[in-house]
Amino acid sequence: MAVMKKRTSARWKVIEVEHRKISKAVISRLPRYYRYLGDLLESGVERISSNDLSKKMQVTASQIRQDLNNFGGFGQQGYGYNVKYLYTEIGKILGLNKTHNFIIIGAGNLGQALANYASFERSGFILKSLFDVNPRLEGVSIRGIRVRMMDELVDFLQNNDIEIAALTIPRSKAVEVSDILIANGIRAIWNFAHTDLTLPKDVIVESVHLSDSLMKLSYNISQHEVGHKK
Amino acid sequence: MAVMKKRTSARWKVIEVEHRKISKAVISRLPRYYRYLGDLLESGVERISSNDLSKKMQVTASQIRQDLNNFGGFGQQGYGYNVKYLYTEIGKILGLNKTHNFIIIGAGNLGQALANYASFERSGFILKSLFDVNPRLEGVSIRGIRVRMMDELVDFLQNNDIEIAALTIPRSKAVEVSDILIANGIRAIWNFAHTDLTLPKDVIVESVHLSDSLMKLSYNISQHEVGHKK
DNA sequence: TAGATTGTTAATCGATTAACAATC
DNA sequence: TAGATTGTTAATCGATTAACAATC
Repeated sequence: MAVMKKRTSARWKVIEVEHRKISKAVISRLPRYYRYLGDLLESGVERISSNDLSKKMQVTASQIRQDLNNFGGFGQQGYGYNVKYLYTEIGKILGLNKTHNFIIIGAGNLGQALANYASFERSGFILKSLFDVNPRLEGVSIRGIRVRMMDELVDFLQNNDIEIAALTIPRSKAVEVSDILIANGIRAIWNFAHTDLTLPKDVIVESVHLSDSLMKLSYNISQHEVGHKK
Repeated sequence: MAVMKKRTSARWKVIEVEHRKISKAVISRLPRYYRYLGDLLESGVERISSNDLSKKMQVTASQIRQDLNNFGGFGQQGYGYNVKYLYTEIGKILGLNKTHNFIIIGAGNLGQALANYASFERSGFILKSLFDVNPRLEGVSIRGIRVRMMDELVDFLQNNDIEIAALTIPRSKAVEVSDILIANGIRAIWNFAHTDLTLPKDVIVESVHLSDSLMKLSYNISQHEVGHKK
């Protein structure tokens, strides 16, 4: 009964809170919470306090409680958080309780690498097709999913319910292709092209700039050298 | 003459400033500045004001000036910034004026995709070898670079000057392998494994968590739906 | 009930933006 | 010189941490 009461009140809070804008900083921490909770769940841990979790994750307990309370009261005073419940709730917040159909544009090395990541499927991301301009890839399949030619793209989009497109193509083609995608109903782009996409504000873009990441690594190496010379 | 004076004073500032801790937020914006300046350079633009750059990049001019002044005065009152000079200087800050030898651990799809990114080479990142446990990959070459077996790793590290290791292996092996890498002189890890690595503080870790990125995308889709229902 | 731990308010810290004097 | 634009200080905004009353 205590748990039901808790859940009900949590749900109420979520509804009340929906208008408030959650900061990007908070959102970017959610997948990490989700990962740690998944690990705890797997090791059979039933409940955890913000304090214990904070030690594992190397963040403050305060931050954990503040972050979670953006979405509702998932814990219980004197008890902590039920791992399974919190895991499920964060999953819902992240939209992992629904399936999302996606396609990959660019079936080169990176596109194929993403296509082979079967673990995305476990989170509800279903790959429906890959597309490429290279005729050599025509008819090739990855995990049973066909690579199609780019001239089939528009037709495919119009006949399938695809939400997300991963863009693993050279930057020179990125703008042109993303325009086609959006004109044909794609609502979110996972952008691996080395460029910024400025798209209508109702289209979601999440970019992974690998070279930016490598440059940050490089910066830190240089800084470290400077530190040592002192 | 004016430029020389400027450069001298900039250098002096950089030296003076080296102790100050630059925030992660600033560092993560540097590769983006570098990218935009590279584009400007290519299109033959010689100088740019913080204001014009701010419009292109959709950030405030104030932020640009603040960010750059963490590292020294690269601009000139009444003139703006010399594109080529600023590009070069940011390159230096990011450590791109030096070469960095690296290896890839895990020659699966993602490892091979990274190996094929020839553009890393242009920024000074030189791939020296890939490693894998899969005997099928023994002797395979990517862009002329050999895949070696994991049992050759220690020997290879001891006989080559390798700074960075990209980790494109399953999370279950990540901790074990990173321990070996660090014991044999690797100073920086570009981590694609779906786990956090807690390593000695003199080892640099830069993680790319693809599934975290996809979850953020998913969150934003859900939010967008909520918004529409209103 | 007493102890534990949350949810939440208040305090602090840091990052961003605004403003403007310095100066090219 | 006058106009433009930086470098930098001050003001604002937002995010993190601390503290503690509420409550399980």
